Amino acid sequence: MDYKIKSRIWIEADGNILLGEGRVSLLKAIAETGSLSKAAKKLGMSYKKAWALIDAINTRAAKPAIVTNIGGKGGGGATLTPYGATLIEVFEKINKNCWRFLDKQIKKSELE
Amino acid sequence: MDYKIKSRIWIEADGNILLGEGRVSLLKAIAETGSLSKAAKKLGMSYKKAWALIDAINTRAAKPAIVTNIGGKGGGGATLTPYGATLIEVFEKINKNCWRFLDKQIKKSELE
DNA sequence: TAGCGTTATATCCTATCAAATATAACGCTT
DNA sequence: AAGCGTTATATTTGATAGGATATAACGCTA
Repeated sequence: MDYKIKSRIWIEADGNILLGEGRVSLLKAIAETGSLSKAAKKLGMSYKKAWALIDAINTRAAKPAIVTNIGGKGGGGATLTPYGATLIEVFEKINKNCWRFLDKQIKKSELE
Repeated sequence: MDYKIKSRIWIEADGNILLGEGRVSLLKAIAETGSLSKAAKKLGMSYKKAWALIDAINTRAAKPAIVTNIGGKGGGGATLTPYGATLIEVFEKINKNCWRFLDKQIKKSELE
């Protein structure tokens, strides 16, 4: 039998979810498109959900990860802050390290 | 800000979930009670869900983890196999190791 | 000042998952 | 042979999360 081990990690602040894989994807899509609505469409996600996620991230993080603007050039938009970029970087690094670690663990276990 | 990192791991066989935290809890409850229905009640889970989980585990694992009996002494029952005990042991060990690993990682990251 | 594309927000609607319920089948016990 | 408590299974019901839709507010642009 060929067993594989999978994982999901997330960061919590005060017992509330701050950042997981889905939220990181959203942050990256916003960084690429400069817009919350375009990022949502790109990911096949409703605007409502995307907005709720960003709101949760911003209210729970030590500093905002996304800055939004209503009106103005192009109608407005959303941009990733340097702090948001740091969050992405840290999350993805730890996530990859976790995968490697677990692969070693399952091999060491010698399950049949 | 006090960030914590959380994780869930699970084992897959042929792309299907074989074992996760909830299923391990169920296996342990069956080992303690000797009965699928009692284990379900103990965990506040419906019998239907418990049965479906055990069925999924048994059909996907290399060998059965639980043996069930209809009728007979006490009406029947369910018992954990030695292979099932091994699965629990391996899962819980890797899970604990994963927690320790991630704690180190988040401290090393020095997120603020 | 009118128009635009965006964020922000409320309301309604629907699809999906799980709980609840009912019932059959089974084999030891007495 | 009747009874018991269990596994196994189908069907109905209910709750909840998310999608769809509509609309207001906003500030630059032209």
